[in-house]
Amino acid sequence: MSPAAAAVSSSSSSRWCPTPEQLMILEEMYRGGTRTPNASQIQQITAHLSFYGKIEGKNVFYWFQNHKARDRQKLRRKLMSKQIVHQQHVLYNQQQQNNNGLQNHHHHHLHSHHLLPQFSHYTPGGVEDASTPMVGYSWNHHHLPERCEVVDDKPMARTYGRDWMIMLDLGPTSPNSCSRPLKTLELFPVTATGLRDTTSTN
Amino acid sequence: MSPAAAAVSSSSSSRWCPTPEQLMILEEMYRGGTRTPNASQIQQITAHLSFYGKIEGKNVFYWFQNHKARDRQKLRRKLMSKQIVHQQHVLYNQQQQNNNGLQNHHHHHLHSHHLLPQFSHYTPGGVEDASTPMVGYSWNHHHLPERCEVVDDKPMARTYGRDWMIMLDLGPTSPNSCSRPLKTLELFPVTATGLRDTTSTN
DNA sequence: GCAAATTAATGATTTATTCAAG
DNA sequence: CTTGAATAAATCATTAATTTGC
Repeated sequence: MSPAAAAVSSSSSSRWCPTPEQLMILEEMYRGGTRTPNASQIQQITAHLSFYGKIEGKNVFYWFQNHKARDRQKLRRKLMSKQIVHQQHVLYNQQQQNNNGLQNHHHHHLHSHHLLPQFSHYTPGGVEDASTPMVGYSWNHHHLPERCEVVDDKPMARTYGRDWMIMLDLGPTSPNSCSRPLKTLELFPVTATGLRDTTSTN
Repeated sequence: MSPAAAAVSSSSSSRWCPTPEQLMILEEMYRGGTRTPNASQIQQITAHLSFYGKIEGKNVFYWFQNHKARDRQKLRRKLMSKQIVHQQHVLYNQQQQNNNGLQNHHHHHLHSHHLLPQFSHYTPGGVEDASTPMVGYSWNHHHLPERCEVVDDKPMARTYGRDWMIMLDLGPTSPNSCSRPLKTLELFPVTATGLRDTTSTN
């Protein structure tokens, strides 16, 4: 198994394949608390990881996105199983009561969304992220705040998880100059015959 | 932090405010069939619209995204109301039958997911898009294929709805050179003290 | 041992939902 | 309330593990 052969040239795989070092670093950062790096952070991470192999900014972006999501998913599944156990327990008790012939009318107001966090469109009325603290686990408070140099913890306007694609946008928004729509715009029918829906090709 | 550096003058609004001309053009294109423009298309559109006012690529991206989504949402609501009417009709009939004392056991196999497309996590096991056809209404077949000139309907590798942010990425992935992690990487503890989760600032 | 077939992981996109400015 | 902006969930698609018959 020598997949690394011809790493650069042929078989440019259609998707990024992280090297062990890259993966290690990413996981280390994730473990350290990084979850949704912003534009500049992604830039730095990408530059750093590019030392160990081919990588792009979007790879870093997607990696954190997926890792966070699947972590949550894992936790959710765990919770769900616990809740199912609880539910079964409750059902068992109810059945026992039925068998004992006790007909009290309390039934505890067990809302279904408490028993089935399967979807849980994140905390319906709360701030998102926190990924886990809503569950009651700690984890969000051991993020090694040592070396609290000013770094870039400042608000920085908005964090804009995806603005890195904006920052890198070659300025179409130049407020001055750009007097004309350039030459490529002549290709623009505006009646939109050419720009078909790209999703139709999926 | 005055995001756009007071581009025009004062009140650098924190979010893009489309001019009437821009809106007109966008809606025209949408009406023409454009739904998920790819990178180069967004570039061209942005360049074109920048003639009428300040605009960025992400604005175009988000505009199509939101417009498409809210169109679907509108349709879904319409459908839902129709379905609710149908449901009420069915319930009414059932009640009538009950009132009439007729106890036939047919009840028509009315699956709940046909009666309650409220969430409709799109067809659970099917191909996505088509937005609504799972309900049984047409709608996905009247997409004005008129003027089917060859234009650029070609596969174009993959359409990649969001790769425009990749194309613009300044090459961190240069396979050669880039022998060192650059100087900015010294700021990288990898132990992730500085790169806190940016969502915590939201 | 070793490919073809199958399944599990995970990178990449699209869609749904939510937040917040005006 | 409308809608730009952002994020999370669901899904698609490709690659790596793993199994299976030979």
